[in-house]
Amino acid sequence: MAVAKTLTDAKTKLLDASLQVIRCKGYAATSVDDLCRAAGVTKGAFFHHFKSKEDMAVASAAHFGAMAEGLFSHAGYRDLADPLDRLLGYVDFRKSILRGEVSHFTCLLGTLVQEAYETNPAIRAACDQYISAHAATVEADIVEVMRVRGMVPGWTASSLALYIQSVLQGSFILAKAKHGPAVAADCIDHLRRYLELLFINNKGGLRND
Amino acid sequence: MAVAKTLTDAKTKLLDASLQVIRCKGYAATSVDDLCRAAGVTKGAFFHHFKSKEDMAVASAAHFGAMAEGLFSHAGYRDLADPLDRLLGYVDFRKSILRGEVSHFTCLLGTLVQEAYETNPAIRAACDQYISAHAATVEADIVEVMRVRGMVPGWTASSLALYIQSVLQGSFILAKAKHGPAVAADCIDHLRRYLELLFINNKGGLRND
DNA sequence: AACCACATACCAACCAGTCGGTATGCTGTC
DNA sequence: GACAGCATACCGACTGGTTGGTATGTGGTT
Repeated sequence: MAVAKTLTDAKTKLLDASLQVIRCKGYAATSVDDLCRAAGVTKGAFFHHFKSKEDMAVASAAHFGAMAEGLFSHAGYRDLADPLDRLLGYVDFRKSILRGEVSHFTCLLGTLVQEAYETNPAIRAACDQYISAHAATVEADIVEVMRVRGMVPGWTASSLALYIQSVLQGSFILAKAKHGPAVAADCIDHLRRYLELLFINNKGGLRND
Repeated sequence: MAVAKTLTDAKTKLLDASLQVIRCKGYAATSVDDLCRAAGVTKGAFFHHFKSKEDMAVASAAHFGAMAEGLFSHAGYRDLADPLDRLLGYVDFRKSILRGEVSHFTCLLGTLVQEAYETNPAIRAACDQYISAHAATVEADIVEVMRVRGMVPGWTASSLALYIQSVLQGSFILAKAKHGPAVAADCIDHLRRYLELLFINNKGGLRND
């Protein structure tokens, strides 16, 4: 009859805290002590679970990826039958979660990779992996839209999925610069308009540029 | 007949060096000693010209803004008569400069603001200022396109100009994640397609969504 | 008694920023 | 045109605090 000693263990508390602290201060400016303080654990616990700060950042990226995967896979728009409704539903959902503090709705992976892409190959690879995995879920719906409509456009589903991510990542940067979500919401409106033009208003259907 | 003692003074060497070093390693991970080493000056010179590391970052943002202003105001597409040609010329130019090392074509302002938006108000404000100033130059051409075509769309020139910046900033993040400019070029292709759909292919012309 | 999950104490390296000092101008006065 | 008076530009050793990381201890579970 093992009773849980703590409600959550130190590793989970550190990973949860890292999402907030790193998104707020950035990776390099976040010290191990900052993380421990935010998580309410000691430095001993930190280095018991992670062999270095870098190792922790890689785990944090994975933790964020898992959280995002859960968030999007259980969102309501996923149940829509039409793939275009799912794609536009994704964009609308991304817009709807732009609320509150900037550090609460921005992407840890984008933040991390900006700081670590040249100096820290392991972190860069982890960010690439989880960003690409997320883009792949969007790509699947795009492929389906194209198939249903018999489209053979001058662009690939993969490139459009990455484009969507680039708009989102860029909108987070502008939200940080302007200290609020309004500008990001406007960007997502333009993104939605592009998708509508590509898949709805563009009567020609087949293009070859 | 005063002969220049040095070809460039310490302040200019520090500002030039900061563009490369900060874009490569990030702001927090760049030490004052890193900057001095890269610029070939001493720490004494650094603190003679800048009262703190933060003060230097603000100056660096201004230096980057001035460099960009020079680059874009003298680019060939500026001489085109048609505002839509200038707008698309801008996008094509942004694509054409995606060459070589990632740290050479990415935006210092986007990098800086990601790290400093919560912790450093002065840096955040400087980044916002120079990003917005650049977007305003693009907005001027958009306004002109709309005027020439008598468009009254459901979006503003300002929001479209910021959207263009968000795509560019986001494409830099993906370029960092994937360690090369190819993905960024693909994003700019999608951006160009959106502008073409808005201003050329969208025969309706006037929309109100 | 072995092991796991942490806690405490500590360290060497590094950090931003300081300070006393030097070299080299400029500017006004005689 | 010589020289005082002062500002600007720069040097590099130094400091106190912080950093990532380590070594060792401890209490509960098996």
